[in-house]
Amino acid sequence: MELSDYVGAPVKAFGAMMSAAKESAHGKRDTGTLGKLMVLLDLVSHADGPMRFTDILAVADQPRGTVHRQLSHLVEEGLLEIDEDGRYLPGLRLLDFASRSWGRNEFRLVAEPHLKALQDLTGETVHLGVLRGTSIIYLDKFEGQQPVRMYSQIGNASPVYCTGVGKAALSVLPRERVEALVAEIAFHRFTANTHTAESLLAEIEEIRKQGHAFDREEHEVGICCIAAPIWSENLSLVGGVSITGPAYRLGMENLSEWAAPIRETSGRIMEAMRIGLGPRR
Amino acid sequence: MELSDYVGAPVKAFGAMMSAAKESAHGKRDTGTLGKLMVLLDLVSHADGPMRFTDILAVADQPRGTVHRQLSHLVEEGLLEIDEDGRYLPGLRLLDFASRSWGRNEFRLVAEPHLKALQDLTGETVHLGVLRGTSIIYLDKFEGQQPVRMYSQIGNASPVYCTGVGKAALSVLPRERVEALVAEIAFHRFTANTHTAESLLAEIEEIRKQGHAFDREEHEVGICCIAAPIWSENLSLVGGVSITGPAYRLGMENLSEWAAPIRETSGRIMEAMRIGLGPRR
DNA sequence: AATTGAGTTCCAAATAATAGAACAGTTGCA
DNA sequence: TGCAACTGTTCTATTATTTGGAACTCAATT
Repeated sequence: MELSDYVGAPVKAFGAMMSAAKESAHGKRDTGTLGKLMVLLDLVSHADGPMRFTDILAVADQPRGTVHRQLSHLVEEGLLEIDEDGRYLPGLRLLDFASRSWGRNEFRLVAEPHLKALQDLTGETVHLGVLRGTSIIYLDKFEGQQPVRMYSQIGNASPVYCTGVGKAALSVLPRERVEALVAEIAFHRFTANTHTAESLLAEIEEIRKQGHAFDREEHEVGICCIAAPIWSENLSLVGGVSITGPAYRLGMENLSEWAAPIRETSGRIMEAMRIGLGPRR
Repeated sequence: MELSDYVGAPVKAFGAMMSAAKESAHGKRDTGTLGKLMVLLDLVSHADGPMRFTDILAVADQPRGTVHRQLSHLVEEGLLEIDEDGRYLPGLRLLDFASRSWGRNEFRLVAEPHLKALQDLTGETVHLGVLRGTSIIYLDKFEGQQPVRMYSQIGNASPVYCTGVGKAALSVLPRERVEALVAEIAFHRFTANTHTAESLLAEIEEIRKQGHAFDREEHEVGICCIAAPIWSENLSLVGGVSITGPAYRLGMENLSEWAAPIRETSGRIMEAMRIGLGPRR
């Protein structure tokens, strides 16, 4: 299990995250000092506000002096920052790293025109996401109206089990790999419709047959989506594209109408990948 | 000197960066193991393409075994990724960290409506940037046309000496602090108009009197801008807002017309900060 | 078959991180 | 005011990780 698998889990679930990480059957990550620092960076950047030293210390499960030095190093490198009240925040240097990661991501570049086309066709919000560990990371987003907020969502990591893209992505993986991933997940009930391990595995089977997945307000109340998977031949890249919208307008019936277009889009993106990325260079 | 000061320097200048870091009169950063790992992360994410192990090894100035383990750790944590050809790329986990850093940045949130208003008024592209070390990190961007590319630019770190926002920001710092910063910069000649240490210091004096700064194609040929500084009382936050455009349309004469509006905007943002961020909470 | 190049693994020695306590500065409260 | 609790910082012997260098594997070339 990798730490990144936790990315996007709600702050509330920290205890569970931490203990699960320790008890993981896959054994502890062996990233030495870096791993310990990343736990702190994760903690602070996923909190929903600035954290005081004591708050961090309380969940860090390490001696005071140690936590203090670790935080100092992170701050000195610009990965964290301290506000006027001495509280810790994610640092802006992270933005620079990320903009470069995003700017030259080939998958995103290849998919871009097809996402735009799908947005034009449907008028609804279109997302592109990729599977990383047990999370979906959103790589791009095209909205109908004026740019309500650029950046919003993009980069966010969401749990695989309660997003359309996530479930679509799982559906193209071999069954044993899905089961291995599901075993790593700490399920958290976001809404009344959020999956459990069992119901998720059952739905994956359905999606395998259908070729597309739905999100029936499983992550956020009032938000639905339909998604289709995207995968490379050797499964080194697994992700998906989705059409998202408010439940009052995009109910299941309406969403189903987009099944054909969204699957065409995912097909075109996969075709473009085979050309663009090539089998070998 | 902090490593983040180098963010945004061109890849070509690596040798200079590395040696300058070592020889820095301010002494070495003391971030232990983390610092060494960040050098590699910086290296890979600022390269203009995927890097092979050997390429990294060549510039890393460390033994093979060491570099190999360091890269492995970074990959295992998701900060770097390896493509099918075994080359190293910035990892997508960085996106998640960044989106959270960006999403709750107070400065950006406070400035947003005023940037939008300036964009509406001028029809030109508006940027918001903040000073970090000897770089300007762009926090937000509003474009005239349809969202040509969201995310683009946002997060990018550019050298302080060849951007309008950078020079505007420097102009509000006390003279000795400017000189200290300038002493740390490894100047790189991007265009024929790019500043040297001397010409930069001279222009800062001008900007101090004027209250606004220009970029006369100093970073990129064909791109000009006018910028006004934004600063908090205790200078814990120093940045600026700019109007950017192509030189053929936005020459110096045309840019000068925006001097009043852009200074009004920066003024309004500073006012909003005093209310929003408050003197104390 | 021999050579070069790229990447990986190993282990004693060097170095950095750790744990724990002591210290200092603030705040709250009687 | 004085005392206690809280918050953050600093110090040092001990411990664990990182380091550096070499040896090793695997492919591609000659």
